[in-house]
Amino acid sequence: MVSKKRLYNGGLNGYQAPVVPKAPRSLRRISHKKSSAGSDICPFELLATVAGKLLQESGSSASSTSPERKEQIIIPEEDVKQEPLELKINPLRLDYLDQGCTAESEFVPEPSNLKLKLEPALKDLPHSDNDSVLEHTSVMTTSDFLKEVSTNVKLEASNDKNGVNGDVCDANIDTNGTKVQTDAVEDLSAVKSCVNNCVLSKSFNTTHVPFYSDPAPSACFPRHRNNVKIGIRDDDESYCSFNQHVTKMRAYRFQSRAGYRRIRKMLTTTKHWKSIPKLKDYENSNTTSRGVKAFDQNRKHIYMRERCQAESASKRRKLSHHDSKPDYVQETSSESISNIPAAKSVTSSVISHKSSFQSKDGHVKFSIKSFKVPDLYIEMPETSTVGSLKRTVVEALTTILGGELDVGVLLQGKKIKDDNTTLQQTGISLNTDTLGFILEPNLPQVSQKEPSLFPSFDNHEPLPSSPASPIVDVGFLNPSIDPPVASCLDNQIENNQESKQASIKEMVDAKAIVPIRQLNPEALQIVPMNHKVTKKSELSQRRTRRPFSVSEVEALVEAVETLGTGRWRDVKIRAFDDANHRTYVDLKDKWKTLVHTASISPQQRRGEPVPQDLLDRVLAAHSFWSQNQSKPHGKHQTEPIQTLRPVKVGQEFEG
DNA sequence: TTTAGGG
DNA sequence: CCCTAAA
Repeated sequence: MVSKKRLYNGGLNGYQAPVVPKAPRSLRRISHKKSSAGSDICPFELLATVAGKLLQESGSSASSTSPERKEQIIIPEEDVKQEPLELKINPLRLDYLDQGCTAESEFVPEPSNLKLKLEPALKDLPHSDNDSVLEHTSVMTTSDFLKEVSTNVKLEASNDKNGVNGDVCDANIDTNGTKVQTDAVEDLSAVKSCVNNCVLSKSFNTTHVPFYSDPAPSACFPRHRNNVKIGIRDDDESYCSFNQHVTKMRAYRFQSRAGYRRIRKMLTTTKHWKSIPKLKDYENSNTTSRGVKAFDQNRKHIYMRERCQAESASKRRKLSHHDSKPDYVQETSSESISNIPAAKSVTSSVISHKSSFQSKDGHVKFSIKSFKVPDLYIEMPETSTVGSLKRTVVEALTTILGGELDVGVLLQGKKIKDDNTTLQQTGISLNTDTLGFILEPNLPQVSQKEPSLFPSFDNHEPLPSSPASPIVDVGFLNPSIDPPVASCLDNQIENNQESKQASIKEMVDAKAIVPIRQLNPEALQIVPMNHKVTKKSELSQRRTRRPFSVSEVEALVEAVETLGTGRWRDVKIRAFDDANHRTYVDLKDKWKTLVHTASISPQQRRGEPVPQDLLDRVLAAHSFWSQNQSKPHGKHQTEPIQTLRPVKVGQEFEG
């Protein structure tokens, strides 16, 4: 019996010490603290930016273009490994494909990485090189991702706006074992990204996503049957726990031809993406950029604005022209990322870009293949729900994004500091291949790496839209699409999740992206940190809320009647010895709330109603023990109890 | 580790 | 529920 102490202890830990670091014990808490987060953060912004762009593009394309649809899909790959308790997400990448995409060799999913994740769930996956289409692939859509981000961050790039209605997708996130579904249908049809942690599975309505790698740009797609292609990449990272990779792909559809899908991958690892031309169309008019390689048609031109310092983070590629239809791309899409101070800005910028997009002359086109996010470590309690995991991730991203990021522009490995220099002057227009972006934290907060812990949440919030709240499965569930199930997380699930850590690493894509940290001193400086964030994230994890049931209340009341109000440990042992999630502190707190509840009018009470008789007993016991120190008694003082019960409030216990 | 309270 | 000062 007694043995339990430990149990609870664990739960309780928090008290005294900040002890966090270690860990094992405190289940609740997350131990990691990392100070460094800062650098890592940046990547997220990139994502946001990219996503924003994609959205725009998609939207724009849709609108602008013709009927054809284009979809972009991003598929991230991830490697997830689970550790029993912790998950780490390593680098997060986003890869972004431009429309056209060409796939790069990389693209091919690697079994090793992917499989880990995918296999269980998906069998189908990849392979389809052939063409396949995967209908269900686990993917996260960027859009969703964005949504979340936007939500938190307030990025405006609303996905929806994109206009593209595209397909509806369901995104599932699988995390180690867990799968979450969100059904989101987003307009974004175009973009989807995945998060590592999770594997996202997404199904497109119509679209299939095949994995494939594209060989040559021109060749573009091996197949395009489907409208959409998805590229998945793994980078293999052997990241510990988890890696996340995100690849974005876009798919296009072409009218008749199949859509061409292009995929681009980003290599994280690799070098730069060169421009690959794809083309779908693209007519682009745009034109040319100056010197940039020949991307012709590509759609994107990026514009970089000089506005601020930063510019977009990622690179872009150029697309080649592939076909002529470009739609999808639309130049607009090009991402210009101009600055991206914050996600917000990014978004906005993106938007703006559209309009400006066209500026024709001298635009340098380039695409950003992917960017990686620095490692983020997240610890979550096992009891956390998937939803909480998601939120945590979002929160982390938000946090990151929240701060402003500066984008550093690297050309041939050198950072270009002068924001006023024109692309032409810098030579960027001519050397897009060596163009790289660095995200620099401008925020406080993060430390370089890992930094933060995120709290887990208990509940998911169901999305209104989706019938079910995101579902989480432990284990991979089908990656395929799942209808939204409304399942909630069970404790079990929560447990599983519990301590996950997600670390997102930034990957350096190619050369292009450089870890932020290095670069910015400022960021670091600034970073001093927001304690808030840091702390919060770290500590935080708030246990999942578990309202006391009537039976628990009854047991508590009974125990208190017997033991009094000053012996919570005994109460715990006596009545909740087997409820590991109820600590003596919890019982004490519950008693406190019961006393309060009993003192207020029924109308004011919330939650599951507690029978009045129990409340009466609460008041009686409270009154009784207030007068009689429970302690003195020593062992059993059941007497009072009996007295109390029958009696009303506190009348006569004694007498 | 527990208790006791404030947040 | 969390966090902590005290014990």
